[in-house]
Amino acid sequence: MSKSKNTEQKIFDAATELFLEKGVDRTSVREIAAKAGINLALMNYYFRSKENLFGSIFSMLVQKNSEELIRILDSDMELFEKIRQYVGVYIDMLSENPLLVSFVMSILHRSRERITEMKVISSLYSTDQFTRQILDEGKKGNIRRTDPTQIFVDMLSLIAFPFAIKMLVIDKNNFTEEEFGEFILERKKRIPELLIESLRPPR
Amino acid sequence: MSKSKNTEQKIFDAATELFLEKGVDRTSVREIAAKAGINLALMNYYFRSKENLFGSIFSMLVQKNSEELIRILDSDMELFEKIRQYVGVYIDMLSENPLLVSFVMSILHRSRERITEMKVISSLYSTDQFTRQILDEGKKGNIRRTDPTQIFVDMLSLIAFPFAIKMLVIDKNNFTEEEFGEFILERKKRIPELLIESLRPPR
DNA sequence: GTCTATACGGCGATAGAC
DNA sequence: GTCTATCGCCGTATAGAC
Repeated sequence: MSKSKNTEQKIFDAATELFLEKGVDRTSVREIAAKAGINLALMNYYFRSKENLFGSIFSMLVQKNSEELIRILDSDMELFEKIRQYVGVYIDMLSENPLLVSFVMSILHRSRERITEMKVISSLYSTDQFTRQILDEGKKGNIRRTDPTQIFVDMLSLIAFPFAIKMLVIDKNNFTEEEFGEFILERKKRIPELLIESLRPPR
Repeated sequence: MSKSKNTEQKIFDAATELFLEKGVDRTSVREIAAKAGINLALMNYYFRSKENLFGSIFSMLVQKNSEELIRILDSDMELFEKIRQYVGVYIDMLSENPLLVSFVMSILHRSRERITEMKVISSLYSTDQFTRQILDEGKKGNIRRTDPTQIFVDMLSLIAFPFAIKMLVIDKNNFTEEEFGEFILERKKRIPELLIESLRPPR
């Protein structure tokens, strides 16, 4: 194993941590170099620029975390079971990396210029199969609401938003980190219930 | 009317627009001065620093937009009607200023150091009366779910998150701005329905 | 109050020695 | 590959003329 690979990885890891923690704009390349324990110039030797480094990290994060979600969405699982699994896996993923929501959010905010990353995020939500499934169940009269986009946005909102306002929830309720964790854990049951109830037709 | 008041206001307005559009960190003071059509030095004459200017703007935005929401939440309106009104007013407000969610989100992300602004946001959500109401209705067996924090987070998530991922929704569905507006308009009916259905006990 | 001019430090990036 | 040194630029802030 060459030493170069180690250095590149050290830069990559340090930058990932800092970008997630403080945001890209508030992280300087000097800070990254310091945290990685390497010289500033090496930053530009391995990655051409800060922006380029950011691009690599962002792609990695999305790819790493989206694979399983896409697999669930694209499967031919029964609709309600699919919702249960999707919510569960998504929440587990965000629980392990709670900063991801804010990070993606901030990218989304500044990405009217740079479309590249948007494409990556969009790929996260390959909803074709899910959409077909909703429309199909709708036609059969098995569900009560049939707008796929609305349903998907409901689901995403209920899953992700609480992580974006984590500090607010903690502050407002005097939660410890653990209590916030329990709060989120409850939502793993709650969100599928809410969604399925909103779809299930009256008996 | 003194000319100074005009200048201060011009700086304030230009900065507000830029902060909302590009985020605080990606907006330079030179840019603000240029947009306001004034000299750079005046920026520091009226507001001591960029950070200070940001503080003023942030407080203004929160205060301006939270008053009516707090009034609704604190009123003794019947619970379901309160939910309908809160959702409606909140969505109208965000529709008029869609960038507000991303803006607040980014502040939340970088505010582990500066608690000042958190306090302002927290005041936005004075949920005491709402909480009491939920617990009360719960005791009477009038509602099926009784965790006030969960209910409030559900509501906020369904209202605000779609604005944070606006560009994604537009991109994914090939929406025009108008179509996104209609999409959001539908949610003014949809969200209260979802929430109330999730609370209403089975007959 | 408004302007010009400028100081200062930190930034991203690179040239060039080793 | 890794380092030192340095570039030019930008954001912040202030001094001082008008």
